[in-house]
Amino acid sequence: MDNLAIARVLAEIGDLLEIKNENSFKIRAYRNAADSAAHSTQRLSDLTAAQRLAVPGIGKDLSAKIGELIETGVIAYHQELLREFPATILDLLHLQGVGPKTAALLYRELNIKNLDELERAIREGRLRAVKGLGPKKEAQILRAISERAQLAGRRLLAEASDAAEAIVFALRSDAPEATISIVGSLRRGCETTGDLDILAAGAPPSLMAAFTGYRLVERVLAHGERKSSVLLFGGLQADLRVAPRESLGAALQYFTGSKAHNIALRDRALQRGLKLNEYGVYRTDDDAAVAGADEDEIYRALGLAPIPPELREGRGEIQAAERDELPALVTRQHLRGDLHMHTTASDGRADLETMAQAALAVGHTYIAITDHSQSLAMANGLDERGALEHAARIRALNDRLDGITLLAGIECDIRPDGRMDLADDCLAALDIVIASVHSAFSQEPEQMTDRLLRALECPWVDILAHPTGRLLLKREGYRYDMDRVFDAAARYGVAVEINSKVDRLDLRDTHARLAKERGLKLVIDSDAHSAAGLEGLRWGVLVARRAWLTADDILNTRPIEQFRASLRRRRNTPSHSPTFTG
DNA sequence: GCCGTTTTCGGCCCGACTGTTTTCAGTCG
Repeated sequence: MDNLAIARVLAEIGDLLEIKNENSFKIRAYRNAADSAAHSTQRLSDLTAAQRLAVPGIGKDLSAKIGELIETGVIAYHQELLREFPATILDLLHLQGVGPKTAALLYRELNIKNLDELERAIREGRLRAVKGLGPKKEAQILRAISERAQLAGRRLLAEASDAAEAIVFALRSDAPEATISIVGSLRRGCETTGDLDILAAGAPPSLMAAFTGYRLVERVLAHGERKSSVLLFGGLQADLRVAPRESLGAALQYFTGSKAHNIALRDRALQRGLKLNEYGVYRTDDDAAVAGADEDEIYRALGLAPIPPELREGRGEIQAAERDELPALVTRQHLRGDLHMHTTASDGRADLETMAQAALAVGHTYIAITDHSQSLAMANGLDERGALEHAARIRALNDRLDGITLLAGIECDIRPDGRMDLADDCLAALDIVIASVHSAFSQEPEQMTDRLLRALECPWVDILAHPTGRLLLKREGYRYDMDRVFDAAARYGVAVEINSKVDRLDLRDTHARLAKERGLKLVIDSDAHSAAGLEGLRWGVLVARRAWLTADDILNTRPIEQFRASLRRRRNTPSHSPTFTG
């Protein structure tokens, strides 16, 4: 049983308890544990009951319940709750305007158990007969039901960022004197997002109307002086908060989140005789303001080093800030090269020279050209001869270009049995080899683990590319024993990739952090299939930052000679490199 | 249900907006 499956059950218990109107802190405990399970880099099913206690948010009781789930497949307590409330009632909670109280009320008063029954009850006029519900609520719920599919979708970070930046741009023209910022999960660099959060400080009252009247607004969900919510065409929700200028820092902090981070921070404030809200830090005894305008000052007022937004996930950042041990996170400016890109030689849209010139233009001092290998027929993959001819062209161009070094590489498929898709002597004759899985994604975990371990044994594999193969919002990654594979990669000196393509971001943050803990080095690559694709590194950098990585953890922050020396082929065979004779 | 550098008991974050009200509960972030 994987962590996500465990997290789902715990979260569902939380939802059911909420409908049951249980103690809110108990509900939070289940949700915290669910979140903790979902983000843990350890497989909970591999841990003993005692080891599970070390996982934050899991105590004696939940450790036992998780153990029960792993061993029997169910938690009796969960089953009991499901006897009180049908599981389908939880669908009601996802409707805008329906929370646990309303869901319970609907079930109790009208025996409504699912969306269909709810819709029918409204159409038959039965809802407004319930005390506390009225015609407005009916209309709101009906709309929510019809838009449910549309609203359910989360969006990729890049898409949501574009939409948010367009809104900020429009608002700035309406209120040039205001400070307008993107906050929320976008500012933290989360890989997908459900809504856009925007903060304006020092803005005139007219800004709210400009926001609700923005050209892409389909419907206004809420409209107040300080807070408004809108639904954009296409289904994204956007929220605008307006804060006094003297509260800019506190508002930035508050609306950036995450929720877990903020709760911990406010708890810390209380322990120090302070109160933290979106307006500032105040002394509890006399309400005197201690900080507010500057975000860094909020953290300092609480005895903490300022914490970068990407780390604010409640994963140890507050303890690290307290000890002044926050990592100096890698930045886009640290990157000197890019080791994964395609040209028209396989499935890229730009030719070799165009890609090289584009790389020069974005400031790279080295790149690797890594077209696909033969198995990927639909991507026009190269066989040995094709790969070597391509390498010759890359080297010829390299001789002509100043200011950038081109490495002749390949993105070599790892075949289902773990063999590499091209012969060893061909791989040896290249400057760099990145290996990746593009087929047979659904192998059993044991088989996939063996496959990857075998691939890593090939001495010419330098980098394991997009190591889980996931596609965000589309496909889960393939499953394997990551600990064993990472340990083998560390032993061989193989680096793992953070692939910056917006629908991959693979490795993800928690896995990249695990890789570092396992002693691995990483690279951040664009996997560009066009000149414009080279710009994508910014997204991979966000992932690396969320993984607590520094420039030292990332090989392509190094100058070219140091970079090449750190590749596995150089580390393991310092004195000679075989040449291809066939 | 979790958690502990004042605690193994008694805490556990906070404010804005809406819709139903007759002074406020529910939802949301």
